[in-house]
Amino acid sequence: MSFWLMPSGGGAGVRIAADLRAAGLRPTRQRVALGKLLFAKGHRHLSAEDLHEEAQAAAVRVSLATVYNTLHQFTGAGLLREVAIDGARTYFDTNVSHHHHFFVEGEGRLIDMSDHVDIDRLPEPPAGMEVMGVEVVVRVRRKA
Amino acid sequence: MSFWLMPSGGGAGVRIAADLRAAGLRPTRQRVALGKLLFAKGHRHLSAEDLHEEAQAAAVRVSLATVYNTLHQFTGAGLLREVAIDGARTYFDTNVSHHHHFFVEGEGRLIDMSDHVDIDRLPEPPAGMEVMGVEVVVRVRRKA
DNA sequence: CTGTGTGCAAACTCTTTGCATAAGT
DNA sequence: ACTTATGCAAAGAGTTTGCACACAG
Repeated sequence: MSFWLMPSGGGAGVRIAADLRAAGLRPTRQRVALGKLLFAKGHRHLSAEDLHEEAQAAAVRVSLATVYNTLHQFTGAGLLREVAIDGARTYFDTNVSHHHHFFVEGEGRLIDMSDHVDIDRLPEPPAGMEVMGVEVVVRVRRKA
Repeated sequence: MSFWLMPSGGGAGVRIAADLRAAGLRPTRQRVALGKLLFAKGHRHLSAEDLHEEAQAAAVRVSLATVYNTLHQFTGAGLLREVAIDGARTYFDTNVSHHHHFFVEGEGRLIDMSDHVDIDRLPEPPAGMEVMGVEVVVRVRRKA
């Protein structure tokens, strides 16, 4: 009955449904569909609006509110990483592993830094604080 | 007699007026007043709203729109540095020198990293791109 | 069935803008 | 005077929320 689980042959739907279940999220039609859009094509950086547009293009009926909810739920489940860069848009990165980004000014685009960045002598955090993460953003601009 | 130089005692007003003039900005009442609030007390991180509140507390009549304008003009003049961290608020840092930040989650507060951070092996930017700057944000949280 | 998820539209926050008035030089 | 800056209120972008209906378990 669940042809929607893997209509296009990848098995991604099944995996996603299982992942969602493991995260305590019901694998609803919308969440599975968004999950497939997100995880089917390698690592991506999307805003909520991007994903909403993709969903519409893929004939998936989802409201923007649900896209936001879903992105945050996926983030909470560790399936996505939230990247806040330029104060305007929030990006969601399907690459959850530890890495950093180039941010292309003027295009509002993120590019994964595949080489890793070594940071020496990272200062001690202020007293009473614990480090949650280190984010390095290299701002780049297209050469004239 | 020198009290005629500065009505409220400091020389900051004079300095700020000169800096503004040098930057091609007319030293208006509002800009000088905001400049004094910004630069009188060492390095600070403020949002537009923060500065607007301070101005009101200091009985300086300025609209929020003017605060925004002024902050951006000061940034353009190199008097401030804009720091976009958490996607919500934009902070303006009176410390223009090259340094990085701790961002205190839950408090939306920035702390200067006084030690500097050495970054080795910073990857080459993507083809056709030039590096505009490197930003390191260490996210910290108050220990439970 | 029961409770969680979804959709819609309205609310909300932060920021920018347009235009008449005020102020600097 | 001439030009630029300011204030106000309204618009704008991105995101969140409240509530009735729909759907998964």
